[in-house]
Amino acid sequence: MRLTTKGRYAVTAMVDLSVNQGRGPVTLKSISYNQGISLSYLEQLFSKLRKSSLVTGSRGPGGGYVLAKNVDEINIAEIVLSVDEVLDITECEGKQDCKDGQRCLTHGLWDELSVQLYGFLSSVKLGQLMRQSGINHPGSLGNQQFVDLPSLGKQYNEVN
Amino acid sequence: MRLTTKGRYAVTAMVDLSVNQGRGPVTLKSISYNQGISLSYLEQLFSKLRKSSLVTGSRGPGGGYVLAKNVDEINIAEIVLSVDEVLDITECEGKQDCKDGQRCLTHGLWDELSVQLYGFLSSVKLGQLMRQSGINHPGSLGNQQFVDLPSLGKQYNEVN
DNA sequence: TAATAACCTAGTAAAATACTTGGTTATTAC
DNA sequence: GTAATAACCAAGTATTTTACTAGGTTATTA
Repeated sequence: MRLTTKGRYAVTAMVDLSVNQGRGPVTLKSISYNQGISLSYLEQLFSKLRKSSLVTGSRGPGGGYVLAKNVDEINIAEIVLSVDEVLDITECEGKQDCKDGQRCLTHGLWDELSVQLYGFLSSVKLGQLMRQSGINHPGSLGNQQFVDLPSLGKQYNEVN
Repeated sequence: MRLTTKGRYAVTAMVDLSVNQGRGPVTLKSISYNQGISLSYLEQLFSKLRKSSLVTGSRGPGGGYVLAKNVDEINIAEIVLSVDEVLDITECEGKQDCKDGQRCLTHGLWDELSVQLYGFLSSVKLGQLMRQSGINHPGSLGNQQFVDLPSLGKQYNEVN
């Protein structure tokens, strides 16, 4: 289980998506503008999210992405694992037979920590994060539109 | 809160240290050999761990590192935060005044997740990880010596 | 005094991250 | 049909981080 800024980008984009999909499919262009993430990088992330069956895309005008599942059926762990590569732990099993040595001790312990971490992150649902702050999602939105301040990285072009 | 292989190296080394410090200070050379981490990389990691007051070093023959605190007073979060740089979240405050927009929404939510994650990792003590498997630490060690199988990275020279 | 081992600095190779460019395909509106 | 849209795709690059190498110095012990 790895947790870097890449996973944060993915989670951030997914929260944006879940907040805005009430108005229909959300374009990556708008997420790019809202969250300050490059469009092409988002495409790469959503390619993985799509292959993980977390989102579904529709092409053409009016197209974009929607969540493939309910916001409460998507947890943070599967978002992070979807975009992060598998962690490169060199397992002893197969190659070596370290049954009770120092090696497998710490290996197993990190795995245990990793399992616990996964358990924690999988207990947090996308819906929770979305609802945490009661603003800007369907129901409490009102007539507020997108806010135009850069945040994560560079500033990208406004969505027309 | 970031969690990469670097943090895993640090946690692994700290577990190794806590397991073996019953015999006196533990040299980085032995940790390097045991865990397959380069000596100089360990030096860099322990430089940070020392500045975070998690370990204390002693020079010369018979020297090495010991934990600066009890194994149950050191948690995983402080080990990870000690070696990982501060996470590069571009905060809105200061530069901009996004009070209730999309930006700060997701920012705050990630921060919230980060806080929860920190809470979880700080609840896991080094002593727990050490005791998880009852082998190879003072009390249950017997006459078992270091196991000589590579695990994490390359193989390094044996400790004489 | 020699061996040891922490402690320190600078540089580098490899990998991961974030982005750029330049496409194609499917869908919708006109 | 045609143009606009937006997903979808591939290849390459700049930047950053990771992990390591090399070559020291300083303090401590035998």
